[in-house]
Order: sequence, then C-alpha cells, then structure tokens
Amino acid sequence: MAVMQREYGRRTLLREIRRAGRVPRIELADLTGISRATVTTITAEFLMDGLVEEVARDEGEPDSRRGRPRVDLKIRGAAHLVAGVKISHHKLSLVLLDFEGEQLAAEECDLPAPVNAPEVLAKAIRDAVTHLATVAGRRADEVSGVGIGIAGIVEANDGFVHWSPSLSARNVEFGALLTRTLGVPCFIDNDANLVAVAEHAFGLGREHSDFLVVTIESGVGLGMVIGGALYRGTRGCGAEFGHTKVQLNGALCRCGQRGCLEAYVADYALLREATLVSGQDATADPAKRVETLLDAARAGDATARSIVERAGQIFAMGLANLVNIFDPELIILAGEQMQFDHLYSDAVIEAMRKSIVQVDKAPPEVVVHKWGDLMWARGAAAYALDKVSELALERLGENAA
Amino acid sequence: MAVMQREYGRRTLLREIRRAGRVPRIELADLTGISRATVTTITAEFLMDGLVEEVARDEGEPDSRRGRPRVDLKIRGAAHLVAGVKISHHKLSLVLLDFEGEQLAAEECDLPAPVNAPEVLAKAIRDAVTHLATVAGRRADEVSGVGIGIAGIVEANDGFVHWSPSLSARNVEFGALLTRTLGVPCFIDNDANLVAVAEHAFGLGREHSDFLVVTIESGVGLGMVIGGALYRGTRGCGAEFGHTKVQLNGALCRCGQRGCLEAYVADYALLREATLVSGQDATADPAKRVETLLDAARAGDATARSIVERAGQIFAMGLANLVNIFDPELIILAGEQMQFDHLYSDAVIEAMRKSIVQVDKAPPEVVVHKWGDLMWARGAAAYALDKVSELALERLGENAA
DNA sequence: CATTTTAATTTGAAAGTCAAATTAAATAAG
DNA sequence: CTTATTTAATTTGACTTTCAAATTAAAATG
Repeated sequence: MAVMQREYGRRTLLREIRRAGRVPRIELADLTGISRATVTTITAEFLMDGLVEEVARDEGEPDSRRGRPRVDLKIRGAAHLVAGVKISHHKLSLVLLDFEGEQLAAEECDLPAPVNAPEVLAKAIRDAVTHLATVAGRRADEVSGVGIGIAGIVEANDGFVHWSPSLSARNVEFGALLTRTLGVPCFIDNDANLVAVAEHAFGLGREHSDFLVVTIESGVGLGMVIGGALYRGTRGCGAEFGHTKVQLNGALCRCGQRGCLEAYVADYALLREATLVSGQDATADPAKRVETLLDAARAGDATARSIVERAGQIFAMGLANLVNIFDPELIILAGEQMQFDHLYSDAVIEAMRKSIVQVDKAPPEVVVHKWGDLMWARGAAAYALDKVSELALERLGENAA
Repeated sequence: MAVMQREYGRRTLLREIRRAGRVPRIELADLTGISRATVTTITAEFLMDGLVEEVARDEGEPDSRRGRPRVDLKIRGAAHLVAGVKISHHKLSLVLLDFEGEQLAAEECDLPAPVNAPEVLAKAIRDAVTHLATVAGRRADEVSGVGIGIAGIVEANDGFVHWSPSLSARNVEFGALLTRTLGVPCFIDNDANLVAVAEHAFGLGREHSDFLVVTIESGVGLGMVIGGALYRGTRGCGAEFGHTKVQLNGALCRCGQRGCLEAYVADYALLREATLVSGQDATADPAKRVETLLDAARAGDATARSIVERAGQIFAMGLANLVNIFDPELIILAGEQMQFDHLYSDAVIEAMRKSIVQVDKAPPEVVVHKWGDLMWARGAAAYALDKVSELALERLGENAA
C-alpha cells in the first residue's frame, strides 16, 4: 500500500511534466500539492531512468528574480519512440513520435483493399511501421509501442475488435495479433476515441478534464473525456454518436436502421439527395461530387442549399443533445477537410446554442480544430505514448522494489 | 500525504461496510486489498467513534467452519439521523432515516402554493422536518443532515439553484439559505440525480459502477453514475434528458423550444392531443384525464392508441440514444405511478433494443424499478447519508491528528 | 483435554511523506 | 571584490502508515 502512494506521486508528476512542457520542481510541488522533498526524490528517479531531463531556463521574460534560478524539467524525447497508425479506407497513415511528442516522421501508404483479413492488415501495418522507422533513420525494434486507430466497435482494454469496416472478420483479437506480428506492444482503439486522447494530450483539451470531441470523416464519431480520463462505456467500446436517432422512421442509414444522425450529415447522405441538383455527375468521385454540391449551395442553388442546410440543422440538433446530457465545458469539433465546413459554421453552432436548455450560465465553449491530414495517426500515437509511459512507470516501480 | 492514505482506507472501508450490510473484517481485507492489520486498526476507530458496530453472525447456513468465528461489522444506525425531502408541485414528501438507511418515519405535507419564495419554502421545509422528527420521537436538532431534491437546474456543489419550477426566484443560494433556516447541514440537488444516488446506495445499482437512471414524473429526468460516482456535468448541473431533441421543429415544449422528448411523452403532451379522444372531460384533473386516455387506448380506441404509442416510440428512441452514447451496462427506469406503464412496456424496451447499434454483445440490461411514493425523498436522504458520512470521516481525521 | 483451524490483533520492520535545516546558485549592496 | 540577501533544491530526522509475520482468541474435532 505504501508503494501505491509512491506510484501515485510518480504518475502525477510525470503527467504534470508532460502537460506543462517544461516546468521547475518548485512549481511541480505547488501544482500537485506534493512536498518539495518528495518532488526532488521522484524527479531524481526520473532523471536517473532517463525519462526526463533538465534544461536551462530560456524565458523571454528575463525573470530578473534574484536567488537560485529555477531549473526546468521536461520529458526526454530520446527516452522512447512510439508510432501511431490510422487505418482508413484505402490507406494507412502513420506518424513516428519521440517520447516528448515531437514528430520524427510521417507517412501514408496504400492498402491492397478497403477490407482486409486481419493477418493481411497486421502484416501491412508491420511493414509500414518498419518503413516509417527506416525513413527516420531508426530501427523498427527501437519502437516502444504502437497505437492503432480503427473505425468500428473496439474493446480497447483487451484489444478486441467486435466489428470494423476495415476487417473482413468479426470478433478479432486484433491487438494481440498485432503485438505478435510486430513484436512490439500494440494498443488499439476506436479512432474517434484516439482523437480525444490527442486533444487531451497535445491539443485544445490540455487544460480541461471534461470535454467532448466530435469527429467527422465519412461517419460521425464522438470521444468523451470525463474526469480527466477517456470514457469508453462499460464494455470498453466507444460512443456511437453517429447512430443516435434524430428522427422517428427517418432516412435510411448504412447501418440498416432509420433516422441516424449519420444518415443526414455524412457525405453519402448528401449525395443521395444531390441527384436532384443540376450539374451533378453521378459517375464522378464522391468527394468531387460533394464539392460540387457545396459549391452549388454557396452559389445560391435552392435545392443544394436545402440539402446542406438541413444537414447543418440536424447536426446542430445532435450537438445540442450532447450538451443537454453532458453539460460539458468544451466541445471540440475536429476535422481536416474543407468538405465539412458547412457543419462547422457559425450558423450551426448558433442553432445548437438555441437548442440547449437555457440557464443563466455560459453555454459550453465550442471550438473547431482543423488538424492536418495526420490528426488521426497522431491520436493513435498519443495513445501509445500514454501506454508506454504507464509501462515505463511500472518498470520503475519494480526496479525500485 | 500520509494522512491522505489513511483517509483513503477509511473511506473505502466505510463504503464497503455500507454496501455489504454486514461483513467480517477478513472479508473487508479481501474485498478492498487493504491488509488485515490495517482493517483492524481502522475499524477499531470506527467502533470507538460509534459509526460501526459488531453483530453476532446469524447466517442461515450454520457456517460449520471450525476455527474462530467471523464477527460481522455493520453500520450503526443510531450513529446519525438524516432526513430527505422531495419538493413537488403542491407538497413536500419527507423521510427520516437512521445511519444504516432504515426508515424511521415518512410524511407528506402540503405547500401553500406550487411556486414559492425561497424563504417561504425554506421555512416550510424547516417546519416539516421538525414535525417529521417529532413523529419519530426525536428532536429536530438530532438530525445530522438533510438532503433536498428539487426539480430544475441545480449546482449541487454550491447548493445554487439556477432555476426551479418550485421557486419564484432564479439564481438562489438555496442550500445556504436552508442550512441557515434549519440550523442543520442541508444538501440540495436535482431530483433525478438523487434517485440515481439512491439506486446506487440502496437500490438496483448497488453492484454497478456505471449505469443510468431515467425518471418520469411530469418531466423526464436522467441521473448518471459513471465510474462509481454521480456525474453532474462540469457545472454541477444535472443532465437534461427531457429536453434532448427528438424531432427537428417538433412539438412545442413547456421550455419554449420545439421537439423536446418531454413534449412527446409528458402528461401534458399526451393531454394536448387527448382532446380529440371521445370521453375526455377537459375540466377534469390532469391525472384523471391521463388515466382516461390510457384506458381508452387499452380498450382499443384508435386515436388514443395512436397518441400513446407514439409517446412510447419516441421514448424508446430517446433511450436508444443514451445507450448509443454511453454503452452502459444497466439502465434503471425508476417510477412510481401506473400512469407511466405505457412507457415501461416490453414493447418500448424492445423498440429501444432495435434502435441501438448492433454488435455481437449483450445489449444493456433494462430494469424497471417501481418505487413507492417516497422514492424521491429516499433519494434525497441517501444523498444526505453520503454527505453526513463524509463529514463524520473528516471529523475522525481531525480528532486523530 | 489436547489438537486443529480460522479470525483478529499485536509487533516490529520497511516505506513513504514532509517540515525544517542546510546547501546551492544566483543578484544586490557596500 | 566581498558580503548580504534571496530563492531553489536537497538533505535530514521525525512522524505516519502499511504490512508480513508472530501472537493471541475462539471456536470445532478427535
């Protein structure tokens, strides 16, 4: 039990150092409530183990305080190497981060097919990670952990994939398979969850302990951070925000049910109605067709506007429901493509504000976070970072004992 | 920090004893992972302080084990007295519990009006609690804490009521006012939250750490237990499930917005349409009129059935949305009146199951818990019990130091 | 009545935290 | 240039807490 106490201290301090970036010991003591003596002891352990390092202070403000100057601590990037992999339709996106979260390399590579057998996909990931490491001048076996984000229903704690649009089989022990194939600890989770992890670790959620992240790709995803931790539901599965119902007996969704949010806002939902808009070429690429539709709407085409505006209204309604249920302090709309600008518009956010219960208190902050192409992969890497940190702390505990 | 550790042990053990009812020390050690030595130390403290007492084992199974027999510990009912108060339209419902949760008295009393000034309501509660204590042969100043459940938007941590249908003023420091008026610590929260607390403490949620409680009264309420604790949102406010939107530009709700769940399933929503059903007497009592409507539906009246069935469908849709977002292991539908049987029917639960994302795993368990009339008041009392336990443990910590 | 078995308590060592004292490293003052 | 002052970090020693092991307690069994 005494060891539990030390573990708490270690966990808290490492997390705080990571969040702060660079921070002197005395501030760590103030921030965490742990005494200076203990902060010294624990950080000495970290230094000895190479997890953190001391750096000279280089503040813009010349500090000008007299007395012994503070010495900043920061995560030591060289301590570990992690990779993040996002599995999408036809490709893999990958990033390689050091232990500090600095990006060392990024890559994309094609997949043989949109749906693959688990073994095939695992091998593709192994090869891609090996190549990624090579590009950065490292060896694959230097990687301490790999995070993998995949669409579908995933039980993150056991690495079990109930179902995924990227896998040809159901109910796969994909985490174990990956760990075996890559020879490196692999951590798998629903992709939207991982974006939430990334926002918490690197992004706009750094200062918050309770917030929601809504992602739009071809589907609509939701990640929830509650009480400083990702909430995965009781079975470790992610939230299925895209399939919450917004209309009784509504539009048909690709999940086979009716009235899902996704059936109104996803690209395929827009295109279903777009055949009625002039200038549409049904044989063109879907992304291209959506672009044409949005252009028509902006140009004032009544039919196109009707389609796009309804999608916005429905999306606002879905967001408002989340606010009414969670009362979060922050909602992050994370996306990359201009394609979804119509859902991130001020009009939509305003409509959402009008649909939440009115009280004499500020409505939740809504921010749009346009990540680059590699948002999803960075999310996966952030998860790996988290897990690798845990493992490192465990090892520290065992060595000390 | 060392004191934090002891506090953790105390908290854990008292909670475990409360949950178990009666339990021997050795089992407490196994259950909590705390060593037998420490369990002895801490429970000795509890015994000394009178929070807990030893009782002879009286199992039906004659145990038949040789060796020194186990001695059960249980919460000592006489240690504290708490009251729970539920504020409804025209009345107050109250219960008096001992520290073990045993009900010593219960009462209802009328309120001068459905909406009252905060001071008036506080005095009414003071008088009612005093009377309740008298009925049980106790004095009001023997009560260690009073929990109060009120409809509306409440910031439980500060006892701040943003808005309530029972109060004539907004933004009232009602918790502080009550504590001042009663001369006893008062704890206020949204009523649906308190039902969740009660389910967690006494009810069907005792074995679960993550579940949802949906309550139906004149509105629809939601309480969420996440990670073993009530989740109140970031501002301490309860979830507003009743005002989640189920239809774009839908039916008008009493909150002034359109398409709220409540606007389809609440009694006033049913009655709004019931004027078209034969046999309705618009001047009758609302509860009576709802009864007439449901009778007509059961008797096969097409219009009445249409009204009632749609309410059920919409309710099922709302429940399905909760499941899709939370993936809970359990949903408790808590209610008292036969009036809502049509929402608790197997058909509704079946419709909900069809509207959730299908995976190869069991859907959440849905149970209906029909409490007696005093469900709400007991919820409030359970909250008070929780808070009084906390205060008792704090006192213990200070005395030891 | 001694033996065995199991529960609860006591004991003494080990681990951990922290306030206070000390040391370290800088600036300011004389 | 030296000394005083100030602030950060470390060390020290007292105190708390936990826990394994030893001991004691209380029963059934032979």
